[in-house]
Amino acid sequence: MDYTALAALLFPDVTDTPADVEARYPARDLPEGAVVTRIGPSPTGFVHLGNLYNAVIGERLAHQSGGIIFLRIEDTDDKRRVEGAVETLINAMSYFGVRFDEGATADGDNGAYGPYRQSERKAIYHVFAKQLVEMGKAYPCFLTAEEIDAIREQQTANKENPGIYGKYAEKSRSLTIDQIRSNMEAGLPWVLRYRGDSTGQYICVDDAIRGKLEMPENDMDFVLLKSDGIPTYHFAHAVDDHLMRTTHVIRGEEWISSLPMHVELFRIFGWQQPVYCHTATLMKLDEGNKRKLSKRKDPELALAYYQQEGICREAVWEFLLTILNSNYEEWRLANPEAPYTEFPYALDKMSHSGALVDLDKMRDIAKNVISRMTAQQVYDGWRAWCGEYDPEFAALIDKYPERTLAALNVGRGGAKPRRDLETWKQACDFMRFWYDETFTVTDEMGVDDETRKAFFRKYLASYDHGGTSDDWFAGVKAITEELGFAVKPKDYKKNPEQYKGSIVHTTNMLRIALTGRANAPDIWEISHVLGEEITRERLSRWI
RNA sequence: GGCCCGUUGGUCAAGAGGUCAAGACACCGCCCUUUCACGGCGGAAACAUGGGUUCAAUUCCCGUACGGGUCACCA
Repeated sequence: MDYTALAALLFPDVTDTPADVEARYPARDLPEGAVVTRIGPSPTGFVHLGNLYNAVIGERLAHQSGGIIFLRIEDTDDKRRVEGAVETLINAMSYFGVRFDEGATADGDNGAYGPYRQSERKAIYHVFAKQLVEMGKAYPCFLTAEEIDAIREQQTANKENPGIYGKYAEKSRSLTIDQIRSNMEAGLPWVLRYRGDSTGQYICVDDAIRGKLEMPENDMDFVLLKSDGIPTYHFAHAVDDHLMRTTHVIRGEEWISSLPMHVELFRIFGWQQPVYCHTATLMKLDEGNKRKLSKRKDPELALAYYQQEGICREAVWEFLLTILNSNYEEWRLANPEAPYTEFPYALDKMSHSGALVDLDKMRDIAKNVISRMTAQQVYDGWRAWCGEYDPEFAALIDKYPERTLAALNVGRGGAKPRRDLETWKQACDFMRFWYDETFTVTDEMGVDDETRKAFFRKYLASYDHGGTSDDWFAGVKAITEELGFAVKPKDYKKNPEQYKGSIVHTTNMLRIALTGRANAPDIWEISHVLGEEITRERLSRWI
């Protein structure tokens, strides 16, 4: 077989040589040890936590080492392409703070190693496909879907491994160049297959996360180019990550089993194999069993879920970091104020097994993250979220910007900051009492009407808005005592029959009158942010 | 089914041939407290399993079980 002639027959339009292409994508000029990585999502319109998970690893690895991370759109499957998916993806990534140094953007490409959309790289793939044909390592295959099905059936019946390999590839492999030419002239569709002449031996492939993996060599005549001339993932991965000078391939563990194909491609081309990092799958506990998160059943798999819930991006990052790197929490405890970008991320600390997504943990992290922020930061983050997801609340914030900022400052800072806010969505609920428009009373005061009225009458009569917190509290104590309540909760606890209740009950009345519920920050501070007028108005409703 | 990966408390996890087997979240109790929250103290709670190797194994090896992945002209 004259492979050069076959290559010319198959790829009449290819004029570039591999060397031409190589010359266009020279080695990157980066410091020693710089990591170049990428995320390569396929634009299906669904962005899931796993995308972010891998992006977080890539981002940290790259930016920690003076390297770069780029975004490559893996849109080689026409059937799954969804309109607007690329924008959705880019928005989600930027919402969660992943900065790409180059790659696909909302309006075109940015960077010297593009195009960054695989659908636009067909000519490049064909150069290398042609080279493989010339080397005798690839051949056209005219097998129809029916023929392949028949082969698979036979293989299952014989308990053999399914696929096109060895004797099952004979029919296609042995086609003469004349037969191929006449098939092509007859317009028969063909795919380009790799000639998997393996010896079946085991090879070691390095995986940065798991160490050395031992796997059988590739013996499959896998597809390089589909009948539309677009490459499969395997071929595109090898060509792209070589030309784009990727040093670390970060992807889910579902790719481990195709590693032998990838390793073989890098070897046959004589390319430097990237470092592979196969990450564990995110799991979920379901009826006592761990299982892979499912798109259909688990809303928390979608990144959009976290956006909608208003879990701030630092919290999602920190959560991911805690499951990605075992010593992250330790580091956070030791460095409570440091930004997460200062955490030295290490691949060898990665977990091998699938982590469960624990929403409780994420919420706890989110509370901590928000409690560490300044009031202004909370304001900005919350306002931005409302702008997108709760326009009514956004309008309220805009109507009372000063009050909102002051309100967010209550209980903030100091050694023991309050942790009232966990998500932006929850903030809309928690902050309701600061605005007359959303203020409602939900909790019970738990005292009889007479006592209540007496209390508020006395309170309002002696209320001095200008006093200090201590003055105010002295006044509360006085009224508490007058009405027969214990000033010290302990006294009441010891002799409950001697009192109507304790100061816990009286302050609770105030709290509920002012905020509508029993869980709220300091009463004195609240009334001073609300102002005398609103304070008096809310209290007088109870007389 | 073949091949591959994995298995420490409810969850995330540290750990190493000899430890009383860390820590965090969640849970429970107590304390502090003008509510809630915070904080403090304490509690319950784990090395899947059977064989080896070894003076010693949860840690190394083999098998089993269980969970997961993959076997496409999808990525």
